[in-house]
Amino acid sequence: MIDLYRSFVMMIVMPAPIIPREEVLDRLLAAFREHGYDGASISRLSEATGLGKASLYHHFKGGKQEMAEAVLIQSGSRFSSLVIAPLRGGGEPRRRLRAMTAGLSDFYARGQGSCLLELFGIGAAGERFRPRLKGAIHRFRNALAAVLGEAGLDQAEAASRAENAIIAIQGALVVGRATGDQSVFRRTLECLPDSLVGPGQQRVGPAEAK
Amino acid sequence: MIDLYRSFVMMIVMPAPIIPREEVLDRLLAAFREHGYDGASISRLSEATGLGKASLYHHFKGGKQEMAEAVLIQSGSRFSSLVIAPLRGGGEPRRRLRAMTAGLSDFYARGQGSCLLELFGIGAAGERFRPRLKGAIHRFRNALAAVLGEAGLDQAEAASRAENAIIAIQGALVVGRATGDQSVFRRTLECLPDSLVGPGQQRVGPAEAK
DNA sequence: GTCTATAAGCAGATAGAC
DNA sequence: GTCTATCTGCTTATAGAC
Repeated sequence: MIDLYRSFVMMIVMPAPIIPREEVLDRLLAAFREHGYDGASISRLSEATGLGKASLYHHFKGGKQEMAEAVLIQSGSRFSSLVIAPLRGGGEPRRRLRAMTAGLSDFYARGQGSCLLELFGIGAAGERFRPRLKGAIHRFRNALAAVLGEAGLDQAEAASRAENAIIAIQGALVVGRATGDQSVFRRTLECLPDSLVGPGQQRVGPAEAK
Repeated sequence: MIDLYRSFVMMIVMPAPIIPREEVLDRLLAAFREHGYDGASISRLSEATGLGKASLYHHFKGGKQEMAEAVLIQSGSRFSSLVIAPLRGGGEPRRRLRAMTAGLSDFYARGQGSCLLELFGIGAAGERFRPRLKGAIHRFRNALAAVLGEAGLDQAEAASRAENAIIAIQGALVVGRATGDQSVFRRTLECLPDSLVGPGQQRVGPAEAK
């Protein structure tokens, strides 16, 4: 009887928030970023989203794995619009590269958001999500190399520099997080455009066409 | 009575392996690398070392945290001898840089060993281990910058390039792990020496003296 | 679509025999 | 210094009311 009363009250005073799915995914991502995949327990994810555990399972029947997958899908499309799309847009190459770095800054919350490879590429999560992450890296690399090609670099050089840029971005996120210094990421982004289309062979390696 | 018998047999047929502490730490590190800090349960660590759970707690009274700390301390001293020491040794700067990259290749098992920042910089582990990781990065950066200074670069430029090198190394590990491509790490190491002491301003940023 | 309550099992950690 | 056995709490996941 008392249970009945409580349920009744709850339905009146808490009229089912129903926050949009996008918002739920944002909060899940935030929780994953803070605790890592393994460290983000269902309880924490429940807290982070404001949804009860059972509600989470209602939306993501596959449990935590499905939550992470949904988060990755959303992140992927956000990455596409913030980072890849500006690369594909018209205009001067260097200008497109600047648009890309601006998008990267947004996507990674100016360096505060840790790199997704770090979060979902390790341990239990790794096996499952690595193909998706690998695909994203590949798309990024190709889009970036295409711009560098338009800027006049030969194909091998463009591919090599694109790869190095991705390495620098991910490295800056990891190092910045470890040192608690956001400026590492900011500086890395600032130098990218000039470094990418600039003269000389920086970080040139025997690029393997893949 | 049957328990008594079993214990007796065990003491005879399994005469306390007593593997050296160094070996135990190596196996713990391997387990942490495979599963991440949170994902490496005591059961798994027990399996990995061949020691029973209670034995692990006998050696590391602080539990998993102390195991990780011991692993980090061992890794730190190994990093010092494999990577930092070659930088401090005499000889031509470029030669010392080559010795460093050789040491890095060893330390990271030619790219297979994931970066420790990734393993111990996230989630529950993060708060505890970040100071240690931060210190290691700092020492590495200083040792590297000193060599670049001897090679003729001014202080700001040396500091900037040293930082970029560390970023590239960590980034290559992360990207290489995500893509399952070890060659990323190898290529990055190969290019480092030339890229570090070479001409031109690559990846030059407003280096902040810290 | 949200909740409460609960199941089943694994986590980290300890007691105590030998 | 190793083990077996065990404890407590938290984990993922589900059942079922509303």
